[in-house]
Amino acid sequence: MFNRMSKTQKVDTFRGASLPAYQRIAAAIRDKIASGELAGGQQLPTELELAEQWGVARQTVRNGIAVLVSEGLVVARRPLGHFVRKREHMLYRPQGESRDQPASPEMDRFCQQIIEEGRVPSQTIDVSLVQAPPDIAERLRVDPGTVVVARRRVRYINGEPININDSHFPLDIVKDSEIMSPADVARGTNQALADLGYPQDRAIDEIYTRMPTPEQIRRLDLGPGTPVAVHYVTGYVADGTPVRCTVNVLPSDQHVIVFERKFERTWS
Amino acid sequence: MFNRMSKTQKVDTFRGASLPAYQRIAAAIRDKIASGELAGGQQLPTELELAEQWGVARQTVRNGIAVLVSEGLVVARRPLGHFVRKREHMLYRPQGESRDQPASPEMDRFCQQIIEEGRVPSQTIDVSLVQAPPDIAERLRVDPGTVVVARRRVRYINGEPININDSHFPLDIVKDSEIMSPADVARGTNQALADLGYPQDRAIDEIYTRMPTPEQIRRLDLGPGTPVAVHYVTGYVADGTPVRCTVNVLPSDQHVIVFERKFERTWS
DNA sequence: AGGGCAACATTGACTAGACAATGTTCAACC
DNA sequence: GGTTGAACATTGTCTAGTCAATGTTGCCCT
Repeated sequence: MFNRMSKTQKVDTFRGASLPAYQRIAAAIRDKIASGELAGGQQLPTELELAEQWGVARQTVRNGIAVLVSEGLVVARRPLGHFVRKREHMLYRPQGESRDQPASPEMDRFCQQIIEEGRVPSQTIDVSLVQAPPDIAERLRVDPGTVVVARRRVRYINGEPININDSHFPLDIVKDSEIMSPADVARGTNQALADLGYPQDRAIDEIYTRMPTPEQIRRLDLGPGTPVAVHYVTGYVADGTPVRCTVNVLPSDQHVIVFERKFERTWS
Repeated sequence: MFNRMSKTQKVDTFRGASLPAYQRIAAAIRDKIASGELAGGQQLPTELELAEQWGVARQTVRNGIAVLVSEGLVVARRPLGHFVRKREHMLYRPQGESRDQPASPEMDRFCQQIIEEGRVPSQTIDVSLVQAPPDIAERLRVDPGTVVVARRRVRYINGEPININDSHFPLDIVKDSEIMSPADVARGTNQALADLGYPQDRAIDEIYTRMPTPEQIRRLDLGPGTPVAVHYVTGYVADGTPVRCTVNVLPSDQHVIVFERKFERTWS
């Protein structure tokens, strides 16, 4: 077989700044997605078509598509082809969880813009005694390995897992309480904690974002190219003792994390 | 060349649940990283060594390593090999930016654990009039394309870009003010806004996480497998008019986003 | 009409090899 | 001693092909 260019692959068509072919292919498709020429849900040309169009091997096209997949722009649906991913955001509001805080008109506006209808929420709860992993131990200020109560929830919307919510409590303060029961606590675990004599006075929120572990991919049924946000909430009673450490794991492309802040009298 | 197995590639050694080879390779290395057997900064075996160890083609090893790279666990340093990435977190505290808020002892503790010494911060500022992009326009409640003031900052630590911080203001309220000058505003732009008669009363924080656009990769000099957190802050004056919309882009693996919340009298 | 089965198109996994790109290292030279 | 440059090891890019896996589609038979 003879090719017109004897082996050089950089030169073959030197438009652009001579990026590798697979990156040029990725960029071209990315641009079409950004410009709307390829809309969400629409199908890409097949690998073979693209290979022919660009005059490269199928593997090179695959490399290009792999870039887009890892960026979360494209998904493969096996025997059909590749499709532009459509993304829509879901609201995650740490401050508003099951309780009505002041919520200004601006906050209401945001929520209304995002919340949609026809959602069927459900959850699974599982309570167990576990040895505190290092991250939890550090935040609850106990030695790693100390036994704590873990209340693990996976929340679903329309049957799809939407977030992981694992709360941890020091064993001695929740022992024999309602919190130990693997059922929904109607008034909220925070209220339950307060009733036990540990009203939370303040909390610290930490948000990390990273690519998920395989375990998280499994529990949340994530596609490739989906980063997760890991949100720790550590709750303290008035004297500064931590009484709760919750880990939320949110698939990033399905959530917006929303906080509201009031500037009491710090400036103006 | 004869192989003992005539073409079947699934069976060749059927330990585990018969995942594809490249995934088994990735998992094996990932485990070694998680267990600490391969510590941060340490070098992986070369592709050829791994190919021989596992009895597969080099390309298959490459696919496995690509998984780890896209997870942000491993980086390539070209003629040397692949190395386990070392990650350290940097503090990002929306509430504490250049102003001392109450900051409880717990918050101090967190900051001390994370902040390190010997850091040389610097920044570039650039102020321009731009047509509001859709996301900004929506939050400032103006029509897209309306001219607004954009105050763009890139912050560096030890010369490395650490975050993008773009603040947007309605043109009419900051016109001819200090905010229009591309220099650091010592007392903070929020104080400057207040002095102009627009004291902010509250703000809404939205946090999205996603894989970065190529433009963000360029501006922040990101490696592969690094998601970014996009943090919008919209500030409102008492009557509910938005007067500021700031977009922060943070490379995720370099930041923790930390909030502190007080539970005024909502529960207990 | 419906259920099941076979053909099919497409992506997924893998091989064996070639050549390019690129910092590192070290020896030779000034 | 310092600089230059060549050899080198390693990853990066690409080809051309094979076979596997997997939903979809539509035909065929009941």
